[in-house]
Amino acid sequence: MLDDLGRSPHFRSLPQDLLAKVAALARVVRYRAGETIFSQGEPCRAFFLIRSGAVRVYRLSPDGREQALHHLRAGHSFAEAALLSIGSFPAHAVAVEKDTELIEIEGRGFLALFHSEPRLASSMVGSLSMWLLSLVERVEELSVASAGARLARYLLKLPARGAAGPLSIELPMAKKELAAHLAIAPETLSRLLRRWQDRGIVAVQGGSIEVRDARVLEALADREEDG
Amino acid sequence: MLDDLGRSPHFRSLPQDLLAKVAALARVVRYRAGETIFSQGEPCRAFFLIRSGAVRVYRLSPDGREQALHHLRAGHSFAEAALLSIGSFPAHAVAVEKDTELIEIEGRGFLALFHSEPRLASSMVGSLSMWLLSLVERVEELSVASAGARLARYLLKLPARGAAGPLSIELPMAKKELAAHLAIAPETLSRLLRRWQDRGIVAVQGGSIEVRDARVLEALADREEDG
DNA sequence: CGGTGCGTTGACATTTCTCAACTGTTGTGG
DNA sequence: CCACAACAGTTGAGAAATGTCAACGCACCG
Repeated sequence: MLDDLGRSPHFRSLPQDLLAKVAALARVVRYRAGETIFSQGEPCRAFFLIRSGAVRVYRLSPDGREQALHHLRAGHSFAEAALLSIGSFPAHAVAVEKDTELIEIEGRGFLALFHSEPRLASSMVGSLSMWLLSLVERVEELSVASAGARLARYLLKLPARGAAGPLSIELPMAKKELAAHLAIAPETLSRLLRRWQDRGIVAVQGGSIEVRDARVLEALADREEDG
Repeated sequence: MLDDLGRSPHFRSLPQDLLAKVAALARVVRYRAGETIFSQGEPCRAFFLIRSGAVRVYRLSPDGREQALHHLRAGHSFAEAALLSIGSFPAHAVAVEKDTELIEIEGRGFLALFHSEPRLASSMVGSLSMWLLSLVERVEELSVASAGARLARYLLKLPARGAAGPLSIELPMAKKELAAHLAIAPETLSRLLRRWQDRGIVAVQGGSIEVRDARVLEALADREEDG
């Protein structure tokens, strides 16, 4: 577990002795697919680091609709900002894959350690700032980019196999969830992929997407109008 | 200037000696309305605290359109996350009011101080986290809420005079800028206010808005459909 | 004054959502 | 091993929200 913690961006630069103190507050908890990790409004009993599996963080709007905020995988952490500021969870979190293993770092103890060990803060500021910038990016994206542009940007950010010609991409989540992440209706996602496939820009095979013309895709990502 | 710094959420909990070290890196710079503070992509020479006036932070999308990210007023700070992570400005910033006074905290020196003084990090983590949560809020808003709901939420968050009956609100920026902030077209903003005025929910007089029926406005803020 | 730019209004185009139906897959219990 | 339920995904038709374009009044500033 020390290894897992040491690999997290938050703790990467932490000296061993301090890392051990953090580890003393941590335990591994395993979740089943669909199982709730925490609910919006609850006091922040811990923050979390994903060891394996995947987690969806979402909010419920007053009229009951669900908005995906993050889709996180192994190596990511979440709820640290909530713990360090307001002290209660501002969203819901559920495991989306079976055998999702989380490292839970106990909140109260961590806060105490955090206040007595300023080095802990220094090590976390960089990664928190980074996350902040990525959110700024996302705000911009949601504001100006059309559904098509958001999808194109998303696909281009995904790790791809095949350097030269067609790139091979695996969607890291179900299309329905991807649609939620991009803030579009599942039907719209389906139609976009269909249209692009008809134009020979991509080839879709379930969750596998082959990018046949990265140029055009990049153009779609850049202009606000729909593809 | 020590006072200004000490009032900032970032430095509120800082001991005097350390505050003085930060102050030694700071200088006050005055900007005229419309003057550029920094541009996207530049190395992060400093971060900023607003002493008076107002600042607009925005990005330019590849096709030249402008997306407002923040509209900040006295007491707010900006560009700290950029300095602490990527080291270059991820957006443009301009002063929007004449006599906008900024406290500029020199970047290189601050980073050095930051690394030698862990207490600095502890004092900033809380406010960074807070900001992070507000961005999460904004992502959610942009994703699920209609234009009308976003406007209603915005109005309700603004400080208002008049406790009991009709609330009196002053828009802190021009309607055109407000539209950009809400990610809607200026025409849509105009039409929404018109419609609400016709229904007796608000009374608009230039930049002054009187909320005549807060109940209805709150309902509009909660449902995703348009008012 | 005359210009510059904001705010408003109207007409129209477009994107995206909603609703509904249908298909295919997956997992479960008999 | 099959039948069935549940659900993701697709497709179509129509509706709704919002953007675009254009014209105009109006205030502010030189």
